[in-house]
Amino acid sequence: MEYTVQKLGNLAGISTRTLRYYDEIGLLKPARKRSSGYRIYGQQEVDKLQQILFYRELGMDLEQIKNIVNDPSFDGPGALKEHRGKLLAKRMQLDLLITNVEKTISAKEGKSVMADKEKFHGFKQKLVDDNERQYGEEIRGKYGDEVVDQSNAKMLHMSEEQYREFTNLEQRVLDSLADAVKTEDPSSDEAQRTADLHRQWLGFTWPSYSGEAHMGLAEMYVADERFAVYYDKVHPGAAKFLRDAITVYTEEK
Amino acid sequence: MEYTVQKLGNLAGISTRTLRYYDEIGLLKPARKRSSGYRIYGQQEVDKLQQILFYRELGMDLEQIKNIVNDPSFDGPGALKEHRGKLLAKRMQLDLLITNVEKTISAKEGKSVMADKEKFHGFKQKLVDDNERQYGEEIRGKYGDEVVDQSNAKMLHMSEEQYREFTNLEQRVLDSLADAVKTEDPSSDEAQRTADLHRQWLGFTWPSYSGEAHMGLAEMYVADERFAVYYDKVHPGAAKFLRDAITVYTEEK
DNA sequence: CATACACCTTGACGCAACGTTAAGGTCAAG
DNA sequence: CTTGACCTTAACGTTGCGTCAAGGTGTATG
Repeated sequence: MEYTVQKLGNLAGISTRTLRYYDEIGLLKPARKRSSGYRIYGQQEVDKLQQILFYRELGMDLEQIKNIVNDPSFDGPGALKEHRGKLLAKRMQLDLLITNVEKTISAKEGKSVMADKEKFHGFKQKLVDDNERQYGEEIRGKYGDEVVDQSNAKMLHMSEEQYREFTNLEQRVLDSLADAVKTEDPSSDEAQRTADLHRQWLGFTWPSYSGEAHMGLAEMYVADERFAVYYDKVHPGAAKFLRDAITVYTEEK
Repeated sequence: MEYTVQKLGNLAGISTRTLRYYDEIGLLKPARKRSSGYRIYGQQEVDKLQQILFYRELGMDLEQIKNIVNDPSFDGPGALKEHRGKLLAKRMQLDLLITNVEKTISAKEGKSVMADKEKFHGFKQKLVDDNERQYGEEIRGKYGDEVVDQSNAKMLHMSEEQYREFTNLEQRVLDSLADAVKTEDPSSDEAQRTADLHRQWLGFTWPSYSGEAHMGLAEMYVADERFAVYYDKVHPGAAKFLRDAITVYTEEK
């Protein structure tokens, strides 16, 4: 069976423009072209397009997809895991945004214009502080703060005591990680203890635990620079080490 | 105090390009320009920039922000709520994607190439089906299915039996909650039984129990729409009712 | 065979929010 | 007067197409 752009487009539920674009960027080239220049696609192209659309539905960008479908030796699962890490990072971002938006909404409803002033007052103060220090450099620290704020926000409904336990555990994860890194072995006792502490720490904020989710989060620590930096400040490469340790940890269960 | 682009950029932690761009699109114009063409910003502009950056951090697009900061009569809270709606929708989308990516990963790890064929076979079949029917229409039904798949996949890594117990208990919590809500009294027997079931349900995923944590989680059910929606589908206001019930439950211990 | 009409082609601009050169003026210090 | 830091406008690049525009092709019908 042979298809022109429109036929294939209808079959796959995409526009002809999309097909031409895929041709243009070398993602999916037609089997051949007629003398008139018409693109003709065959069965192989249909199959390939299915793969492309499949990965596209997973939200991967076309460049990545090109690698996967054009090169059979390419590390598809690896790319997928990396992709998952990015998605998880995005979701954290979103959660953070939503939390802040909701805080803003309730603040506004509470005090209307007054709330405005207060909020911006705090914000402005922060700007001024940043200005009075040397500009730049401490950007990383700022990121760290945001992460902390985020955690705080999520914990907003925790008791004081719980919160102390929580931060305490967080510190123990970092300390343990510092020790574990030295072993250079993600399956070492220290590393596994770290992974376990990390799991406990998760328990504070996650309504349910799954090894898969735990691993996904660990990948995010590597994929998202904010987290990578947070753990790497313990030791260069600590984020990756933690991920590897958690990988071992979850696989052994 | 007067600022040039760079000074203001440093103050606010943004690039000079961004400031020029904001000028270009009429979002933030400098107080004046010197004869040389240099942009000069004053205190008012600093204040306005703060507002802009504040809303930007909430993920709003510049067009929306322009409305809010340039027109005091504009419905800011309304825009925020609409924005929140968009963010929540995005998160659902993301959750769907993540679920699908994880399904794909575990399928790949299971059967490698074979899994590939099956998956694409199903996908291809779908394409053909869609083609043979009138294109389009049943999109809503498809969404529903995916949401269901998502829930299942989240639990995917429990043992079969565990999973059955777990979902069973989950259902009992919901059933019990439905009854309890009718009493309109969080301290009623039914409500307290619900709280207790919920506690048991927690036992599946939490390494240890504490009343404080239990209450914290209950608060989250109200604060986080994902959970609120989940419980409210039993009955409007069920999430809040559950929280109140748990509050009583933990305080009586 | 002519004509209409659906379908094909290659450009090329537009979108969001800037990053990034490029080419060239301006300002304060030495 | 000369540096060198800082400013300007202009314009392309990014991602994945949607949307014209101008013009060639295929085929069914009068």
